Amino acid sequence: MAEGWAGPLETAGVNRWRLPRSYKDGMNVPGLIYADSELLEQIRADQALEQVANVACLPGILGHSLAMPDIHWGYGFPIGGVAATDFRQGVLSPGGVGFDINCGMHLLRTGLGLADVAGRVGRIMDELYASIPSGVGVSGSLKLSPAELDGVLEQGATWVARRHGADAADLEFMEERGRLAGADPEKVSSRAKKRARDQLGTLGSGNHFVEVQAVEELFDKAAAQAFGLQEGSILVMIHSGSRGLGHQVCTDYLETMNEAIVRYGIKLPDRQLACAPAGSPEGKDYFGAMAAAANFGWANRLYLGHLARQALARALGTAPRELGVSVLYDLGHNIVKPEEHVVEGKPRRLWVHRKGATRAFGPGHPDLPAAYREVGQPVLVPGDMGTHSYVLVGTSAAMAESFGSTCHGAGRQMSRAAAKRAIRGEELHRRLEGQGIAVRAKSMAGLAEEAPEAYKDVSRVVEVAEGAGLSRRVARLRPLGVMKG
DNA sequence: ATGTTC
Repeated sequence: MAEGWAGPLETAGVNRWRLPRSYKDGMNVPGLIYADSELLEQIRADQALEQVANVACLPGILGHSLAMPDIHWGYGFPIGGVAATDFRQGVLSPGGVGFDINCGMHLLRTGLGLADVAGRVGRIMDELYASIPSGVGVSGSLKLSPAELDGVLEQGATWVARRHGADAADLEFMEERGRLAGADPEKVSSRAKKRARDQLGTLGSGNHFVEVQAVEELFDKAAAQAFGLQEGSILVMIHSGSRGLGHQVCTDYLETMNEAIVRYGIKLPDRQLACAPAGSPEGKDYFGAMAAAANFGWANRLYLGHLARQALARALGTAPRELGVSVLYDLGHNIVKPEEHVVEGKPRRLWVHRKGATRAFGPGHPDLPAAYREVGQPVLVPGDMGTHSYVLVGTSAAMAESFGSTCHGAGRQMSRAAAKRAIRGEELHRRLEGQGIAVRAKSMAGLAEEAPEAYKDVSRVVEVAEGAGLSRRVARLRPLGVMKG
């Protein structure tokens, strides 16, 4: 496997390290890594920081090539990286978004407390497992016609709200209202569309999950109140993305970009950073297709939430609307979007690539729903099975130095292959049940890959992000039931 | 992440 990374880092403040431009020929900006010394040691175990230096070589990159505390090695760009490029002179890169376009989080709050679900979590998990298709390559109950699929790709979550009666008010609590402008279904290949037509409302596999959680501890009372969180509140957290469609869009455009770098004479330290100028035909086409896949991701998560509400109601023998379920927030962590940020004192339009990183807009941002605007944007950070997840809130400091971004999860410390060798799924299943967590999993091998010990400590990651000022903890959530693909 | 190696 990969050797450790031994390159130079300079301390740059609390939980911050600078990777100087002098490290590598071609770096246009320095790297900036958010970590404490213990996380840094884990980060140095793979080549993620070499990838941070490589990303710094992208044409038109501005500020820093950023590394969140949960960074690890990925395809070309690290997972846990943020790269902003100039709106006109900069590039768009599929590797800076990742294969699962708009993979992200959907968090539902309920009117239920711990007492309401006591002794009934197993039944809830059974209903969730029965009604939400999961696993690799599975089909959902919907089969979309070409026109319907184009509707999803253009309108995202709005299409689901219109078509299936999901609460339109929920759209207000989704990043971009669940619909990214600029989506162009014509730029999505027929192969990608074929993979998508029966996958709306499916969970997928790998680290995708549905969890029933309870609020265990509040850290920020004002933000918790704004987000409607109380100790003991029951939540449903969904982690999923754009399924086979996003994967195919990424694959298709990596090929396009490999030709584009030759056509435009773009020099890169790693072919996996393949990209094209944002204003070029290739760049525009990628954005149109990426936005369409992102919209499929938002539609998918809203529909999964709709299925989860119905499952919860069935399990508890009540009507869905009596459960008091509403979307707390929904946002992606694999996406590139046009945003405005202040760079060297001046507001600028940028392309912000977040790959395994979460938008964390601070208080007062006009894109936030009115109910949250004073406190800042909710940030949803899943931990791993058997530990915790967190709700964080974005900060002004994040706006000032990380293009409004923070961490997205615990971050792997063991490869999937290594986890499968070291851990037996059945044993893990028993261990989690022994801890009082109801587990429903399609694949025992898949469960083993997602074992808690395969991940870093999410509590440390969110504390380091908070120490650096990128986000603050609002609530720690404890899993009661876990469903995995 | 992924019709888990088009």
